[in-house]
Amino acid sequence: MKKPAVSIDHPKLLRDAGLRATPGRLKLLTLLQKEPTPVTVTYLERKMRGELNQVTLYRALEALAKVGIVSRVNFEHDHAHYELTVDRPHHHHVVCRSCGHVEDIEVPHSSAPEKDALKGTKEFARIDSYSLEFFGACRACV
Amino acid sequence: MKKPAVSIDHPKLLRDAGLRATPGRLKLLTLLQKEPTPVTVTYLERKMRGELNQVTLYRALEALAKVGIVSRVNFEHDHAHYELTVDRPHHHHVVCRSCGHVEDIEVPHSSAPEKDALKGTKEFARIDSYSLEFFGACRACV
DNA sequence: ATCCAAACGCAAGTTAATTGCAACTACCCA
DNA sequence: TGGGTAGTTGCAATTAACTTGCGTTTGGAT
Repeated sequence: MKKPAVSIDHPKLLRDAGLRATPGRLKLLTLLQKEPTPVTVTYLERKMRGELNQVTLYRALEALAKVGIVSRVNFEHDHAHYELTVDRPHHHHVVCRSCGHVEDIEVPHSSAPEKDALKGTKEFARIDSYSLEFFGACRACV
Repeated sequence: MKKPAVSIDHPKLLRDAGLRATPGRLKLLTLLQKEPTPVTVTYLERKMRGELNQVTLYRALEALAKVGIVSRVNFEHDHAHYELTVDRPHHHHVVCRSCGHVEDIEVPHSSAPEKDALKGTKEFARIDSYSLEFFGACRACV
């Protein structure tokens, strides 16, 4: 018996978040699901060629990020990266400073760092999220 | 007996790093030393008005960052922030998503996270640095 | 005092991302 | 199942952050 590929019901995912399931967004989700690591908007634009205008792509990503379906990842470049967050464990990234290669890593936290951070602040009422990215050199670049 | 203000020898700091001590850079360092949290380039530009061209400011910050005197901090905005790194303990930031307010925090790490990260990666030979920033809401904005 | 690579200022250019607006369509509901 | 409408799209123009090229100035070593 063949194990069925895990498939996410994209239209439902969108509608549950209060967004419309348009062809462009569905294709975008399918595309993002294939990417193991965060990708640039330019990369997505190329892959979507003809099927989604650049501006609409930006707006779609913004809308998806707001409801938590994707997340905008901040490497130390001058453009944003996006990755799917649904159906994936929380993780961090290592970025190669010379070639830009990205690897996902699981960092086992004995305690959630945002809890400690909240204790350490005087001026904040709430901490919603944090970003933890590592920078170094990959084996191919040393 | 008056406690003397801690003063850093800026010309020496620059020359030891192989950079020239120009009036613009000295004023920039004095300015940065007064800022408790990272500031934008635009802010610095206003403060330096007339004394350092915008392009030169960008180049100065780049040069200072390369030798580790300042560091470029990556909040989730579309522009960079810079802070002085010399003479200051390693720390992280909490950023308010609604007003942009920033607070420094000390996060006590029992173990350095970059060590764990290196263990967790298969493709990387070296991890040089990491960034850890927290996002939430400050008391004034809740 | 002299020299030259580093640093500077100006003008123009590049790139990521945003805005305004008219046309379109997903999908709710009769 | 056929509208009505708010959410979505595409186009053109624009903004903001940052960079590049190049001729001129200058810090600081000799």
